[in-house]
Amino acid sequence: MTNAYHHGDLREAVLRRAAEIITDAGPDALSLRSLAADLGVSHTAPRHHFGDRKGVLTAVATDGFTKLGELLAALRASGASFVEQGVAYVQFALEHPAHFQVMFTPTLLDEEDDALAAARSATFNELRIGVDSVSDPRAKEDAAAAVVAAWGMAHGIATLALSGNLDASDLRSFIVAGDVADITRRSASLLYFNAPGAAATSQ
Amino acid sequence: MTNAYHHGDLREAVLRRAAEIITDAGPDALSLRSLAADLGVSHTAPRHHFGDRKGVLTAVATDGFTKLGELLAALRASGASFVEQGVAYVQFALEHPAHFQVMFTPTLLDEEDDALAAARSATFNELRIGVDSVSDPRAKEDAAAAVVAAWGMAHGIATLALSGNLDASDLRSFIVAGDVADITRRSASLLYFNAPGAAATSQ
DNA sequence: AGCTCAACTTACCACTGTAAAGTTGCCACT
DNA sequence: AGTGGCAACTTTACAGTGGTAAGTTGAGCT
Repeated sequence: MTNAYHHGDLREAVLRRAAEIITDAGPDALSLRSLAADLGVSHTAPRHHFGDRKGVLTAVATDGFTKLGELLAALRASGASFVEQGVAYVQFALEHPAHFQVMFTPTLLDEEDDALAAARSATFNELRIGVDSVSDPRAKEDAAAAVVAAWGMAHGIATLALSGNLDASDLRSFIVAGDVADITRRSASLLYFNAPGAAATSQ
Repeated sequence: MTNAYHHGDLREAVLRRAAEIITDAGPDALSLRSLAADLGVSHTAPRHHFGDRKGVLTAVATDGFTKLGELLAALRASGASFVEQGVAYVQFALEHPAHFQVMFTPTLLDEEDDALAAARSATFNELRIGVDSVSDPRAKEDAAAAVVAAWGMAHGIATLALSGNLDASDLRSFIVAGDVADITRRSASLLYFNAPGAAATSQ
């Protein structure tokens, strides 16, 4: 297990350390060589488990989609509202910035990977179910717009928050409450299908 | 001007070519050396104008913020609705993918750069003015949420579209209409403050 | 006891960004 | 007209990167 030659748990160790590095300095800063050095193995050791650099990042992304999908599924099972699923989406991005960034940066990924496709598909399915659960008839009328609106807003807020744009000095006068989850909740509530009564008066 | 030694317009040439490369293969694939080779200069020539790699990308981002800010200002001057500004935001991202990506990837940028800060600030100001123009009282009540909701949705749709996630096979059954501008318009219309009558009935 | 094979290492290549020092040639000033 | 300054550019050098090929180790199976 703790053998000097056979690491024993290299795969997991690489994924863990990769997430740390990406969290600190972004995906660009991830060097397989320095990562391997951190773990005390040669720079080609990870290659055996992941093939190449893209393989490492694809594995990180797959992990991320799996975790996010499970999170959303658990929320749905607990009867949480669709708004809360959006909040969870943003919180996931903030708590797992490395995974989130890699998940949505296709140039970093091997799109041919089956495990990635499966994990992503499962997560998308949660989104679809969530939109289906919305009671407002307008969401049913234009399901595509409803999906894009909800996913877009959650994804946009997550992305902007991660890239530090919500903390930019130009906006601090607006976004006084520092809690991203709270501002997400308030923003998501502005989607028409969450405004009670709005559906009745819309044409 | 077309001197063999002094390129004459290296700065602009670098920015143009950089945008092409990034558009084709993403910011990661931008190599200053091959870029310089494309332009027929030595690999250190761009360094004189931009300092380092970050300098080149920071200049690209500054260009992008300037263009986007001018675009939004022009729309406002022409009396376009706030929804159309959102559509323009997404269209800008699709038409200038290189600029857009770099603009919102802080790890690529030199955040100390004054020109970048100024251009970004001007663009943010347009966003602020746009939200101010919204007539619905709820937008005034919670201006922060209104800004984040609108910006988030536009930014999210742009990001998802750029990363190819709106074309993912899992969603094609939903997003039948291929026109991103159209789906953006429909999605943005679902924000409560654009649904006529919604404000009157909301609590 | 011996074989097999996954896990890992060593050695190498082409390429990258950055740095320092040298060269070219335009432009302003006398 | 000549000359000095200086921005633009080149040459050379270096440390670090990802990827490949060939060799080594040692745990587990028969």
